[in-house]
Amino acid sequence: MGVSERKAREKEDLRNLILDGAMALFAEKGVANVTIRNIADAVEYSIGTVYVYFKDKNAILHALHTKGFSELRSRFQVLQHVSDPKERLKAVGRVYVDFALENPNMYELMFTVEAPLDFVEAWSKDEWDEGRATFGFVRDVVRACMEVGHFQGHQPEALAFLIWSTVHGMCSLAISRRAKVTHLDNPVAQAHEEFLKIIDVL
Amino acid sequence: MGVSERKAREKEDLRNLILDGAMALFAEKGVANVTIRNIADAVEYSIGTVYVYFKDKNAILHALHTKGFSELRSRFQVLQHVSDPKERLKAVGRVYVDFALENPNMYELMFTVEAPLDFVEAWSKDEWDEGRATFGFVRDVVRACMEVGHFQGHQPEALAFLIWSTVHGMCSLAISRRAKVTHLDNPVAQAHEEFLKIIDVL
DNA sequence: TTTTCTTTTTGAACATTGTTCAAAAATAAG
DNA sequence: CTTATTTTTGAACAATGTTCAAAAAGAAAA
Repeated sequence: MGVSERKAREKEDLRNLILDGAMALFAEKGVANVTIRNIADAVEYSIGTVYVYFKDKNAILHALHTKGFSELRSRFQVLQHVSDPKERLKAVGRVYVDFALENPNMYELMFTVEAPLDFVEAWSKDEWDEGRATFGFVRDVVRACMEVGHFQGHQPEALAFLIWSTVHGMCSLAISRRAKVTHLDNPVAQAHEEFLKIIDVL
Repeated sequence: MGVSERKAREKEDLRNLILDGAMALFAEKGVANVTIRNIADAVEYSIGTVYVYFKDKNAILHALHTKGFSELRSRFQVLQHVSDPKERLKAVGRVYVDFALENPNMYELMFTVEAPLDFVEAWSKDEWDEGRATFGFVRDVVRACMEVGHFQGHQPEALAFLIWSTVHGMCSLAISRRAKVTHLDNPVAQAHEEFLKIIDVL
């Protein structure tokens, strides 16, 4: 009786259909401007069905959030083959910025959306491996840099967080439109250049 | 007939009462979790009255937003008397971080809340002097540093934005709870130390 | 004071949101 | 074909931002 397996597959399919629809809508209109009804319409199912597959709106956000981190991590993974640690660090920065600016709404969901309590609890547990692994990548690259003599006098974990903060800060201010107060044509690109200069001399 | 003046004063008073009530509620429960009805209850007026004094919820956010920038700018102003440019820059950073961590909800409103269109338009116009002046302060300090020979080979405007990004990034990740993925006891404080080390050698 | 006019305040009412749940429709098993 | 199970539905609820005609309060005029 392959029936139950087929059903399980169909269930998984619909779940993904809803998720993809939600993702497309988020990317188009921003996380805050998408309603459950929008999502239901997009996938041509009723509101109720959405609630069968996801406990509530947060569950959808959570699922997409996790997907986003998978994507980012897999982009990082590709950089493993960059052998020089400092070059690898720079590449990580570039990939990070590109990801953020290509997917501003996803980025916002991942790094700034006010975390509902469920989220926060998930982080404390091991459920947020995805996020931890992503930062872990940065930490490892920084460590590797230090092993070949860079960043002397610095504390690796704190420096890794500082570097993350720097790159995140640029993206965050650009996405939230606050970077407009500068007189720069392309704030992120230009600040990124300054960033690379500094990394180079450390 | 001082009647109209008294009335104008009373009107101003009620406006501020609403604003203060809203600010207190935001600080307590976060921007997203405060309703107009909450605010009306807090000041013991009806919903309708709130709408007489503010066009909509955004107008309240906008007013508080501006207030926040005034506060931050006035904290910066005090630092004018720090004569050494680099020390002044470091002081600006400290003040910025302190402000952010002391008033996380206000900080969020100022730097991350998805800007309703009215906001964005206001920025383009001269209405957002407050915000511009605040960044202007950072720009000026960076320029002053360069005039005495620091930060050679850097572009002042871009570097100023980079520095802002760095400090903002730490605060933003801390406030949004994302900094928890690090293994640091006090991510912001520890990253801030690394930041100062770097500033020192540039 | 009493009457008229103006200003301020009110809260019922509307549209839209997230969410629930009993019932209908579709599918599978007997 | 009948019964049982699973899936889907959309009406209904509470809470939100917002509007607006009407009530209440206050000022001016008589």
